[in-house]
Parts: sequence; structure tokens; C-alpha cells
Amino acid sequence: MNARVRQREATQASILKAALQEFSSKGFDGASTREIAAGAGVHHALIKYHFKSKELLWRAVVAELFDQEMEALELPSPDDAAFADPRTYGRETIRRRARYWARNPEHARLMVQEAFRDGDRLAWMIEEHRARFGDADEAFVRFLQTHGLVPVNAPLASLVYIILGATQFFFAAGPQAKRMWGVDPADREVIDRHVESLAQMLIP
Amino acid sequence: MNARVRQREATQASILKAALQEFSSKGFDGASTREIAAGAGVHHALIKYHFKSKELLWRAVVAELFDQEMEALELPSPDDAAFADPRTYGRETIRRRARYWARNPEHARLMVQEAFRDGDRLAWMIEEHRARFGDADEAFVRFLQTHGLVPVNAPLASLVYIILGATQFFFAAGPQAKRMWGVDPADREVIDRHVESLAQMLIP
DNA sequence: GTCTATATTATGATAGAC
DNA sequence: GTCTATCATAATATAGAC
Repeated sequence: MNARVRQREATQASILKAALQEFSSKGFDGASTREIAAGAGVHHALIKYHFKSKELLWRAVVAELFDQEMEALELPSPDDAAFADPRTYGRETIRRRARYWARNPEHARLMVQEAFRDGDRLAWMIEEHRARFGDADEAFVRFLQTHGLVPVNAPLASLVYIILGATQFFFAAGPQAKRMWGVDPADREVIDRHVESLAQMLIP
Repeated sequence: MNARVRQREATQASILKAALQEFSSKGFDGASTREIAAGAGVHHALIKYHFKSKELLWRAVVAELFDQEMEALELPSPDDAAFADPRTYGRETIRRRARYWARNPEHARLMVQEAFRDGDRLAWMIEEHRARFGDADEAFVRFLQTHGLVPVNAPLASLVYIILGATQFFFAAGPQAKRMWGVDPADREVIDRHVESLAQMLIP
């Protein structure tokens, strides 16, 4: 691996990082490639060079997020001997998911914004990454229903969005939470207490 | 009230309506005044005439939302004789809030996006409208804690965001829910079942 | 009250020098 | 692999005619 390759990867990584910041806070339409380039400390023409277009840069950001999410989540298996009962497993899964959003609020913000508008990007995201974010949610909710931990007569999609919304929003809304409630969702202690509140509320 | 005044109000109303649509789906930065004007069926120069700037148009949209929300919510009082016990009151309040978001998903989308980014708009929103959206949430959560319906040791802000996220997200994420799960959060029957699921999950 | 015309800036994209 | 220069378009905003 020569210097050229290392430089290339460093440039791409810094662009991807700045792009995630821009896209997640301003949305796709509000983000500008020049701002992204400025944030990455590179010339704006390099974005076109490395990623061809704004749309493809966005896809690269999303793909990287999903790749990283799977390993970062470290979701336990319900069969794990460490979990005495379904409730313990359910709560632990909620905790891990919540902690992931706490560490990656930009991921939450980007996903949330893309859920608001139908179009090519949403279609691509579902088409390309459904297996990685829909299936896991569905399996988890079904597990909870099977063991009577959530209302069994509730529609699947409703439960998915209730759990997702409850789990993500506090961390995604960090700037508002800080300014309005004087609480910082990036603070370790705040995270710990929030995660416990979540586990107790969602899996009583 | 002469024709001039009526025309003026009709123009402003159509601009406000189109602006809510734009701002809520693309965010402030992604929205363009020209698209708003096109959506309202008026010349784009009229936006400057009636609202001075994009920023002030946005403020007018937000102010109208908060005005309308208060009456539309029709929140019950805990002292109302119709509520036999705190649980019944808590669940009914959840239902009314959820139904409000079901009817006004654009409001939810706009608020959510503004929670993601600190800055002048967020500061103005909190400064100007705190009483109307923070205080009610706080009072409701305190009521639930007082009666042991939610974890009493949980931080106030955590509970506010858990309830808000759970209540809003399904409706705000309508386009994604439709495309990914084949469920339309604008459908009457879907709303009814979702609202019941929410009431059961949040106030067990 | 409404519209045309225009100033100014920002954006996505590209060609070509080094 | 990187940067300068440039294009075409779209944005906010404004001036001034009707």
C-alpha cells in the first residue's frame, strides 16, 4: 500500500465524514457540496473526482453507515445463554440499539430526514439496504410479540416505528434538548439514565 | 372586509400552505422560495412582498402551526370528571396527541428537522414558543410520574422525548412506512390501530 | 396588489493546466 | 492526484412598471 493509495483513502474518508455532517444536519437538498468540501478541507472539485456526483456521494455515505451499523450494534442472539428470559433479552436489545444512536446521532438524523420524502433516494435506500435495517427490526418486534412483551394485536409497522421513534429521537434531537431542557444527549451519564428509562418504558 | 383584504389573505394563506409543505419535506435550507411560490400558484416576488424574507416566511409558518395546534389538540384536563383514573386520562391524552400528529404530519416533520441543528431558528422557536410546546409536555410527564404511570426515577427530558418520538415518528415517516411496510399512516383504520398500540405501550 | 426585469450570490458540474 | 478557471443554472432579493 503506497503513499498514493493512503492519500486517496484519507481524502475520501474526510469527504465522507464532512458529508455525513452536512447531509444529516441540513438534509440532502439543503447540503451543498462546497460546504462539504470546506468541512473536509479539500478542494470542491475533488468531490466530483472521487464520487462523481452529489447523489452518489450521498449513496456512499449511506452505504458506509449501514456497513458500520451492523458491526457496531453487536446485537445479542435470543438463544444466548446469558439471557435468562425474553424480557431480559428484549431490554438488552433496546439498550444496545439506543446506545448505537447515542454514538451515531448523525446516522439517526439522516435516516429520519429521508423517511419524510418519497423519491429516488428513499427507493434506492430501501431497495439496496432493506435487508439490513428492515429485517432486523421486524424480527425483533416479532420476538417481542411472541413473548407477550408488546401488544400482540398491534400492527407490525406500528410497533417498529414506536420503538424506533422512542429510541432515536432524544439523541437525534440533541441540539434542541440542550437548548430547551439543558440536557446534553451526548453526555455519558445522561445516556445511561436515558437508556434505562427506555428499557423500562418499552419492555415493562 | 372588502375584496382587497380577502384577496390578500387568500394569497398569504396559499403561500403559507405551500411553504409548510416545502419546509417540512426538504428542511429550511433545502426549501426554495421559488418552489413555494410555484406550489402556491403565485409569482415568486409576492413572497418577498408579503413576508419580507425566507426566514420571516418560515417564522410565519411556525407561528401559525403553534396557534393552530393549541386549539386542534383539545387536550383534556386531568380534573375532568369523565376520567375515572389517571391511567384513563394518560391514555386519552396520548391518543389526542397522536391523532393531532396523524392529521398534521407536516408539523411533526418541520419540528423534528429543526431539532437537529442549533442556530438562530431553533433559538427563536424556543424563545418565542416555549410556553406552548415545552410547558404542556412537561406538565403531562410530571402528571404521569406523580401517578406512577411512567418510571419515576427517569429524567424529565428523557421521558418527553421518548413519548414525543414514539408518538410522532410513524406519522412523520409516512412516505417510508408506505414504501417499506406497505402501510399508509394517513389511512383512518391504520391510525386507529396505531393510536391504540401507542396508548397501550406508553401507559401499560 | 401584481408582475417583469434584473442584480447578486451560490450551486453542481466540468475542462484543462500542472 | 490535485488545483484553477469557468459554465450553466438556480437561488434570494430588489427595483420599478403597470
